[in-house]
Amino acid sequence: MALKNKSMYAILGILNLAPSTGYDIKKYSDKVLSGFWNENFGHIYPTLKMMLEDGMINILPGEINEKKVRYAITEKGRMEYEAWLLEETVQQPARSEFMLKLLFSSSLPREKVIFMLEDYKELHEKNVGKYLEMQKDLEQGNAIARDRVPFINAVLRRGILSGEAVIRWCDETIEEMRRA
Amino acid sequence: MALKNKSMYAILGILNLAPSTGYDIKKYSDKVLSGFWNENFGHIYPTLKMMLEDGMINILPGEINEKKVRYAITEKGRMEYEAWLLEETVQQPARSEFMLKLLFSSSLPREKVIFMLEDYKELHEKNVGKYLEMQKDLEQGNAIARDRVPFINAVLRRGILSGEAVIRWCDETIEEMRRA
DNA sequence: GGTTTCATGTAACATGTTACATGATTCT
DNA sequence: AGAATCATGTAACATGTTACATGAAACC
Repeated sequence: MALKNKSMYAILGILNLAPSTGYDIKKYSDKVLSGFWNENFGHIYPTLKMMLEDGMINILPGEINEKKVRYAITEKGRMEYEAWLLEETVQQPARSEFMLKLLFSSSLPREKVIFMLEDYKELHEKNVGKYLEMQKDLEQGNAIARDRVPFINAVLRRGILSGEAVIRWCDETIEEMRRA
Repeated sequence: MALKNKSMYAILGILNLAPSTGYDIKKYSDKVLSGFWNENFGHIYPTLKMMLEDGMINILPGEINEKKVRYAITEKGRMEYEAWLLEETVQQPARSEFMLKLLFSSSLPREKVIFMLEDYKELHEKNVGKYLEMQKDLEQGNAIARDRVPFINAVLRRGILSGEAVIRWCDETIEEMRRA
């Protein structure tokens, strides 16, 4: 078998919920996974092609629109996917340009640093707001399998708690910058 | 000028503190920047070469060991670096394989999910421990410019607060998984 | 009739990782 | 003497992003 990139698993996970087109996968990724995952077309389409060749997925026949290609996970794909779920996850190194900059900002005027932090805080406030919205939507229970709810909620809670921690850190650091 | 990758700025930031070899840069990156940044040799050496050609850095002459090449930031490099510090930071999309897996884990046995979360919690406990250690070292004030201390401290505080938030989230989610 | 969304895909570019090769120096 | 660390670098591979091209269908 060819390469096993992480995008493949994201795609298998999405197709395991429902057969989808490449476009659907992108939409799901942008809407639901954004915050901790991202995909782009330049990656999705070639990966789908490769997965099709490997027999992980197949094409569902006969849509209204001939241009539309809807893929479904195969038995082989599901096995690969479930093996991945059970694998140990090695954590990959993060890259935060913001933190890199901040570490090196001792020569900047303090006002500039404070401005950077306020901006960053605002961004995270917006994120937390989005997660809270999504949590409300989830409570209304829109056509989502009941057994998946605790998992979606866990992901949203993570976004909220982490975001709030960053906001508190921003406040604290802004204070510190004003004093120092 | 050629490309302006982010590694270049990390390297400029390090060289702005003190002239260093490629090896030193890697060490600094692993020790101080790890947690929010990473570099590897396969990237550092070619980038140094490119930066030398662009006149961002130069080679300090006459080391004891001829094999050792020590680079210093030039005036041009410093200007480029300071412009970067002032630039707005666009946040790049994160990719957390752990969160992706968790979202898709509704079919797994609950014990397996709890085990995953406990593992993840332990990892973050270790991280927080490391940051606390580094904070202690910082208080002892080992040859670090006084004006940089608040910035290093801010970075460490971020690591601690974020880590603690993740740990709390793990506890909460483990509880939730036991109940659901 | 015009704008937005749906839909697929490629090419060029940019970035990042791993394995390998080589050898000196320092520590135990 | 042997192991660990210092030190540089390349090649192959893997991954990821952006811009472009194309056009249908749905919405207003």
